[in-house]
Amino acid sequence: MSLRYALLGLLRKTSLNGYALKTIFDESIAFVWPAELSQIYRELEGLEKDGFLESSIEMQENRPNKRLYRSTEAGRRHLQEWLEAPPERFSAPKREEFLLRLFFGSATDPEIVKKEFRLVMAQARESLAAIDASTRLAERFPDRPYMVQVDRFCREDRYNRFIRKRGIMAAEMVIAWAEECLAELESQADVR
Amino acid sequence: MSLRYALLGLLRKTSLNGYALKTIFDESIAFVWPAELSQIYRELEGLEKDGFLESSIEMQENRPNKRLYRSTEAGRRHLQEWLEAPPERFSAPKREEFLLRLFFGSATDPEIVKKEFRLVMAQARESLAAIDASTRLAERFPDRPYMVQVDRFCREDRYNRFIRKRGIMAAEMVIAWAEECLAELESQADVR
DNA sequence: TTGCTCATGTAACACGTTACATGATTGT
DNA sequence: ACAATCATGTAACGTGTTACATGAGCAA
Repeated sequence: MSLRYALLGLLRKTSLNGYALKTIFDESIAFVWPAELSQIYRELEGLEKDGFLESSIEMQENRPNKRLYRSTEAGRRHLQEWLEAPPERFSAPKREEFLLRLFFGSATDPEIVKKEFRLVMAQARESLAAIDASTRLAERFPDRPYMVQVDRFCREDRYNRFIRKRGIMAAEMVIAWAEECLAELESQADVR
Repeated sequence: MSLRYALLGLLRKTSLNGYALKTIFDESIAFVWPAELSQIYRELEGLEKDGFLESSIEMQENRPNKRLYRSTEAGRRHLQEWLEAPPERFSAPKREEFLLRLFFGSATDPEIVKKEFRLVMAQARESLAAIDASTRLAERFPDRPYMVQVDRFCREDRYNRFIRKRGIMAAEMVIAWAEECLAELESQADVR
């Protein structure tokens, strides 16, 4: 259900077409909720069928026409209800490929496991760099719609800061963990 | 694809029926890779169709018969290949419901957001307790098949320890993060 | 000339969730 | 008496991924 609300959220003040929504996803929400174009198109149709969105065609010369979506009153109400009624439990992502591999890791060469730990660390460092890059981008172009704002005292920015902080802490946790595990594996104490 | 390997992994040395596999999932792998019974049954059929598993019926009196699955040579080879050929990137879970809500949190009452942060903390504490409970269980019944082993020098146990450590660190990270955010929200400095 | 951006979509597939049906046995 | 456990499955649905089709304009 959440993708619906992500779209209603982005469309609560502006009209946008599917393609533009995908761009916005990739530079902002994708960090917490990625979505493919085909999925966005499908969901937009569903939202229109349910009366939460309306669309119209914007003609263009020399490039394809756009189907612009805008929120209806019902759509805004729907979003507001979702925001005001938090669930009893949050759905948290599980299913980490590497941890499953590690679960069966004892059935293979420890050198392979070490290599995988290094890969995990590298990926965490990459995601740190990505967060950093997107923060800089936001500082340079503070006006871009729906990009992370940069204004310390604005509520919107505060929450974005929290989200970025969370990403940083998660990546740092992974790096610390992998380092610790690698250290133990490399000291090779009594492996059977 | 990963569920296939989880099943092949559990069946690499023993024969088990679907129901028993579900029980094992719930007390061990579920932490990193949960699965529903219906999904397990579906996947077992697929694995048999692909020649990685074989099954036979074990008759029972006074209770339903069991369909026992065991790995074929091809199945063991398939698992081994998966273990020995790590992917170029690991698929990491994204899509955190709470973070998406937070992204649009500025459109609602800050008191609701605070309440949600407290819920996030409570859930993280619960998962710490769950990890602790499963560790104690493993210490008391070290012989249960496929439960976390408790033998400091055994490779299997070492990897299980790494996995548990990871769960603990993740939960502690979330608690620290939520505490920090709540502190800032409660000091109420200059909210627009 | 090869490939990217803009733009919309379709189709098939993969994977995960929820609900339902059946039925004996055992524990509270 | 009611619920849980053991046991297998079907069906439908929801959600996410991948591949394909079309076609103009533009930059390396």
